[in-house]
Amino acid sequence: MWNSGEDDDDDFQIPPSSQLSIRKPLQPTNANSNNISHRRPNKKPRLSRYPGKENVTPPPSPPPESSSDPSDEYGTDLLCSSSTLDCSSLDCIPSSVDCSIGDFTGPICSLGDKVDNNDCFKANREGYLCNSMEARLSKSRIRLGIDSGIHEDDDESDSEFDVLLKLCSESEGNIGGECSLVKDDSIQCPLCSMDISALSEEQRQVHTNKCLDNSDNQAPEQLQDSLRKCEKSYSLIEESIDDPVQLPQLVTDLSPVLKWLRSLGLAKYEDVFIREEIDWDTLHSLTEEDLLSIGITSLGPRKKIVNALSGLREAFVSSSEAQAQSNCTSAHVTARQRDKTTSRKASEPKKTTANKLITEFFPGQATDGTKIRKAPKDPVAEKSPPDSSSRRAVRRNGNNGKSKVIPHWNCILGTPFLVDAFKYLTRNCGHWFLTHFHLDHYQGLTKSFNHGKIYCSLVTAKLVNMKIGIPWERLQVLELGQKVNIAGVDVTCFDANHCPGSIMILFEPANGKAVLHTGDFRYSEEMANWLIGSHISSLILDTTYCNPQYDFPKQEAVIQFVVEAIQAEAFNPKTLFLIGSYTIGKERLFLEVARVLREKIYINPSKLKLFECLGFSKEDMQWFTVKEEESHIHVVPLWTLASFKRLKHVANRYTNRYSLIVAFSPTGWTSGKTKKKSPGRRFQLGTIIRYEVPYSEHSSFTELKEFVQKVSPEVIIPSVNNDGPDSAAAMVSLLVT
DNA sequence: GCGATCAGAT
DNA sequence: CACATCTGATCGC
Repeated sequence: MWNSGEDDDDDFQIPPSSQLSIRKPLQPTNANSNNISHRRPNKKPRLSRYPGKENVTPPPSPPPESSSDPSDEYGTDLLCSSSTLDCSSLDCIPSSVDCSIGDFTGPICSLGDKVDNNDCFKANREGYLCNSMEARLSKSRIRLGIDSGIHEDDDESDSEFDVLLKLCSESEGNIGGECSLVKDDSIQCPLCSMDISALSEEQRQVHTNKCLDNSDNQAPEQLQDSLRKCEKSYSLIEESIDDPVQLPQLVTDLSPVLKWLRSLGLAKYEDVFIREEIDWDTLHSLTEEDLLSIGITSLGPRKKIVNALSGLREAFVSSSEAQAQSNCTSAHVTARQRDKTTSRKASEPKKTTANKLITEFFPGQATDGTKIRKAPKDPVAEKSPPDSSSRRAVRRNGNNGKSKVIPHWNCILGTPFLVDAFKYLTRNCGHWFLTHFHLDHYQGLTKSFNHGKIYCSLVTAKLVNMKIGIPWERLQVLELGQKVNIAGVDVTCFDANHCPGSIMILFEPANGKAVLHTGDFRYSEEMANWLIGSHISSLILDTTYCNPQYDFPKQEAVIQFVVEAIQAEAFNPKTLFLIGSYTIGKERLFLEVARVLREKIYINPSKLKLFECLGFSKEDMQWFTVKEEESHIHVVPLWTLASFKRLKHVANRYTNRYSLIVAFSPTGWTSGKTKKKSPGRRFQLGTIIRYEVPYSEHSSFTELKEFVQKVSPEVIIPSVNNDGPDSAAAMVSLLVT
């Protein structure tokens, strides 16, 4: 089972001294009690968790944008776009005002709708998993060189070709696909079966090469059989290849593979594929590991191939299914053979075009899990060339790609409201709620939005106005803790403790069935207090970490870990500390670091401007500087810390000033799966140290459970399905046990 | 040409 | 693994 999480602070650990060149071990206690402003004080109303949130007075308009560099040295986008912040017309809803808007045309989503939960979730979140190469590949890990199909009918475990391929993959260092046959302790030439055990590696190569040279006419039956099999396998492909590639004499026809490689713009790896004799069938079973082992060491090309391969496999599966449903009954063709044939037809490259989207090679494979493929039967579309992309299919539906099924978690039952659903813009809704300003929640929202009003917190409204250019007339600010009536529905929002401006929203429609939408949230004890007296019928819950394996420390413990790690290393003035952050999010981490260490923290000018807009207090703002030289603690985008390669890039820029880099990646995933709960994991490459610290702005499983028990809803609707809707449902059920 | 959108990558 | 984001390709105005 999972840890209760109540002992978070007790099991806090400092970084091992051996890892941090600490001069003196630090105590995990409140040794710095005079500085521990990050410790949560006695319970008190916490509406101002993020500064400025409680301040509903519109800030003065900033001066017009001056010309500015589009990014800082860490690659951060300039936050303030050409649209200037103008809060002068900011429209806060007084709690007593009825905000009904006339364009409501009725409920948009109700339980009665024929919307399958699974489809909703697939359409929205599962794409991540769908696109996860590792997840897909792990299901079909097959050893390099052993084709899963060709020998399906063979009773012998080691058919000739099988052995041949196996040996080719085993004979490391053999250039050109030379083979040696290993059975028991003796080594035979695969071509003439002569025992060549006594020969040196070099001599064996010479021998087999000789045999190869003669193989056209003199190859032993063993090899000839193999060759015949291969030729048979590829005969279908050959028909469509207009420019067969000249291949080495040995074994299979690799031309489809080479064609395919070229179509990916990876012709430079032809040699590798030829050398490894990777044929079309073997290709399907390659894993990323295999690619690495055969010498494709560059990440980009490797990923590209892995991606394309998963497309191939999908094509294989779908065509197999299609074939199974057809009336094709060939007495002498096995089902497996049919599948293989179909798969080749479906997935073989037809055109050689560099830089085409992978989807263009595999038509009909919608990758986003939506119902797009069930588009109306359009004979033209059906006859469209195989390289038409799935995206084009989206556009063909004539609704600008927005006619997707709206997931349940975006709909508020009994109301005409949608939450975080800008991907599904529809005229049927005039009331759009935005829980917080993170891309995956406001995706689809553009400055041309004209579908009604957007309801959100003041901070979010400012960001939406500043970053997207939504005019203030379209924005309605919701004050924390104040009930307002919108279109006949009582609406109250609360601090979601996720990122600045994040809110959870309580909807109380006239039917008495209250819905609480948490948005993304990190549980805090006072949340339950806010909801006292409200009977929650449906709880739309942020289930990002809804799995017992995710149990991470309180933010305070992680902050202290970071603080102490920095303290331990700070004696070296040539150390640069990097802390990762998003556009918004993780602010508390580095603000507390600054407060506790009483050191300014460098942020880029655009982030400073953002913080000013968010309404950070003067007291808070004093801890930030935009002058690099004033601080050796820098806030950088999280993805800058994602790889040592990027960190190395940073290091190179500061060669003269810093000799050591210590980076902190705050992410909740640090404590997932097999990882035990700990305040940080440490990685080091030379003079670069990277900590993954479990600083999460989502609730842990323990916290979710506590929250659900206190809210005690009748129904829970998960908003995130990391492992698919079924799994999400199963995990949610754990919350109430 | 540019904004919107999407898939894929990090 | 992918919290949230960036990048490049494509489409439509």
